[in-house]
Formats: sequence, structure tokens, C-alpha cells
Amino acid sequence: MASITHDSDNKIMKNILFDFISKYISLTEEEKNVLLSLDIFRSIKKGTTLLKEGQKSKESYFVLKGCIRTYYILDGDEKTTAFYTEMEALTPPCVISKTPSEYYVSCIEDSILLISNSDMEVEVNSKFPKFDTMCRMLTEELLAKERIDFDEFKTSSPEQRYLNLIQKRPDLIQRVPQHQLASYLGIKPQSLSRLRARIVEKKS
Amino acid sequence: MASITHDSDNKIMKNILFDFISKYISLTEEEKNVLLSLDIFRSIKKGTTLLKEGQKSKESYFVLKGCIRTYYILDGDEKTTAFYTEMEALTPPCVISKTPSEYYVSCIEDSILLISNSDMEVEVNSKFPKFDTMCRMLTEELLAKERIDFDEFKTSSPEQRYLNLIQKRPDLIQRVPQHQLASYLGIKPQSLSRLRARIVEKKS
DNA sequence: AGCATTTCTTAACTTAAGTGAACGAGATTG
DNA sequence: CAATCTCGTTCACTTAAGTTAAGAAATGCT
Repeated sequence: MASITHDSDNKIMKNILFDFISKYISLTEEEKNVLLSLDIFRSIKKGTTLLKEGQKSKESYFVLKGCIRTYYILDGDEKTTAFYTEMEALTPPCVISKTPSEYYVSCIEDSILLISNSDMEVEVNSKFPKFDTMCRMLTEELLAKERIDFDEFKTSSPEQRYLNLIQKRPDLIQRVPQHQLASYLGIKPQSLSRLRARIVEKKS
Repeated sequence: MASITHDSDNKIMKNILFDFISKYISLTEEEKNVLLSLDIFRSIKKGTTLLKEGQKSKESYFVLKGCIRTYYILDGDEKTTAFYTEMEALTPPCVISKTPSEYYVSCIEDSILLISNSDMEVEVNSKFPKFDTMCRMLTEELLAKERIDFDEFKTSSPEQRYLNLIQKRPDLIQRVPQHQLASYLGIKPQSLSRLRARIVEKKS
């Protein structure tokens, strides 16, 4: 897998990462160097598949730049269930359960990711309990967010979900193909087209 | 809030708790005693509201026996979004975000809960890094489960969701009122009634 | 540039969920 | 015990999503 090409990018990404971490814990220069020595920055081309159904994996992804999505193949067609963009983290369930993956993860834009390995995490966490604390805090936050998103999904109609998405993640509507957005909203692409037409109709 | 009345119950609950913890970390007798000294077992009556919309709270719940649910009041009616039963944990989002709660938590059966306070957790975690590790592992597991559940919800119809529920949590269908189940499945009570009739129809 | 494939939209039709109302069974209460 | 309330079901009707198909637009490929 390719590493970062431009040193300037590398510097920018380091800063983004350390800024993010500083929201949870404070790091000494030495600790920063330990992190960097792990060499976890990866530059990934659009269209690259990071994980396939049936595969076993220990990799977690943190998006520094770009966008990845998770999707299932059910009855022969793709069902996209999630998008992860800047400052979002994904540890696929198969990494936690240590079973073959149920879904695919792929890169839908040229991206810069931080890819870590769970063995590596265990080692770092045991050496630096701080990281353990940070991971706990981050995961607690992600779980709280996920539950709120799920609740919102359950309590609203496809049209409300779409309007909600426009408010909360307007970028997604621009950067993601409609048919992937549709399954993300729990409907068929045709229904999303119709729903959009209906909204435009209402406005006028 | 009432503590546990019967010593026999208390012993049983201690064992259930320590069995559960032993899946993640091993505890010395001393550590077990520290945990117990926190006096976190609570016996809660059916119908008790544990958290109200608009309230600030630092409490997390772990169900040892019984069932609690989370619900919103939207346009004047209740929307139940989750049930937590034996061995399931809930930290309401408001505890993480430190903002007023968006929803209610109430006890739908006489229950025995473990109720912890986030200040207490911070203290225990800093004294015993082991707990921090356990919380991280548990939360990672919960997040992975939550994401899978959300994915399944998105990719299936109300009927499939109901059939799925019969497979995965048959107890819920028995112990929970239909109208609460309906919103949990993302539909109206009338639709759940109809859907059930449709399934019976198909079988014959 | 030209061809092929994928993606998006539209339309007609089918199916199922939302809505409003009514009814009966149980539980709750004065 | 009667009156009330909640809950689940059923029904008729409305609305929106699923399905199938066709065509237009955009994209990718050589």
C-alpha cells in the first residue's frame, strides 16, 4: 500500500492528527514521535477496496482527508450503509468480533487515511495508558452519536431523513452518488429521485 | 432510590456482575471489594422514570435483571427507540455531551440495575487503569453491535425487521407492549398489527 | 472522439405504510 | 359496579415507497 508522496501533505496531516488528539489527551514530544514512528499514514486512490466481505482484518481507519464508505452486497446489489469523512473513525465490526467481514469498505475519493492494526493498538495502549483512555473517550462519543443517528432514523420518514441530511452533512449530497445516498437513507434510488422532485415541487 | 432488599438477590447479582466483568479483565478480591464498596446496585420498580427530557445527568445504567427503555416525546406522542435487557448497558448521550437529555429513560419491569456516576467512573478508572481498558473494550463492542443493528435496519423492510426481531430477541415480543415495539421497528402500531396479520395469513 | 457502461430520472403500476375512526377486551379508578 | 382509559385490532381511504421498464445524461475507456 502506498505511503504519502509529498512531505508538505505529511506535515499538514500530522498537525491535523495532533490537533484532534489534543481534544482528548495531551501528548509529550516523545509520545508524538512514538506515534509517528508507527508509520500509519496512507494515501489511498479513489475506488480502492480496503476490506472485502468474507475477509478477516485487524485494521481500523481514521479519515484525515477524503471519504470511505461501507456497503453490503445483498441479492446481488450494493447497499451502502455509512460514509466516513474528515475526522471520522471506523473500526469494522469484524475486527472486534474476530470473524470474517460481512461488508465491504471502499474509498470513494482520493484520500489520506490513518490505518492502524489492532495488535499494534494493544501494544501502544499497554505502553501508554493515556491512549487507552483516549480510545475509550472517543469510542464512547462515537457510540452516543451512533445511537442518536439511529434514533433519528427510526423516528423519521425518508423525506425527513433527506432534509435532515441536507442540514447536517450537506457535503455528502455533493460528493456521493445518488444511488449510494439512497440506500444510506434506507430507500431505492428511484424513490430518492421522486422524493427530491417532490421537495422542489413543494418549494414553488 | 431504593437499594436491594434481599441479601440472596444481592449475592446472585454480584456473581452475575463479576462473571460479566471476567469476560474482559480479571479482578483481585481487593478490586472486587472496591467495586462493591461503591454501592451501585439498585432495585427499581416498574414504571419508574430514570431520566427525563431536559434533565442533565451523569448516570449510566447496566441491567442485571429486568428491562428499561428509551423514548422521545415528539408531537405529543411517545417514540420508543431502544430496549435494554439483561447484561446490556446504556450511557445516555447527554452524559457524554454534558447537555440536557433529548429523551426519557424508564423502567418497564421491576428491575435490578447497576447505576454508576460518571464522576465516580473517572475516579475509579484513574485508580485502576484496568477498568479503563474494560470500558474501552465494552464500548467498542457496543459500538460494533449498534452499527450492525443500524445497518440491518436500513437494509430491511418493516416486515423483515419484525421477523428478524422474532429470531434475535424473541423475549422482547413477549415482554414489551405492541405500540412500543412498533416505534422500535420504525412504524405505527396499526401497521404492526396489520403486518402481523399478514404474516399469519402467509403461513397458512 | 466514439462507444459502452453506469447513473439518474421519469412514468405506470403494485404494494405497503400512514391516517382517522370505530370497536372490543382488559385494566384502573372513583 | 359503572365509568374511564389504555391497548390492540380492524377498516376504508390516502400517501408514499417498491417494482419494472425505458430513455436521457454523465462517465469511463480505448
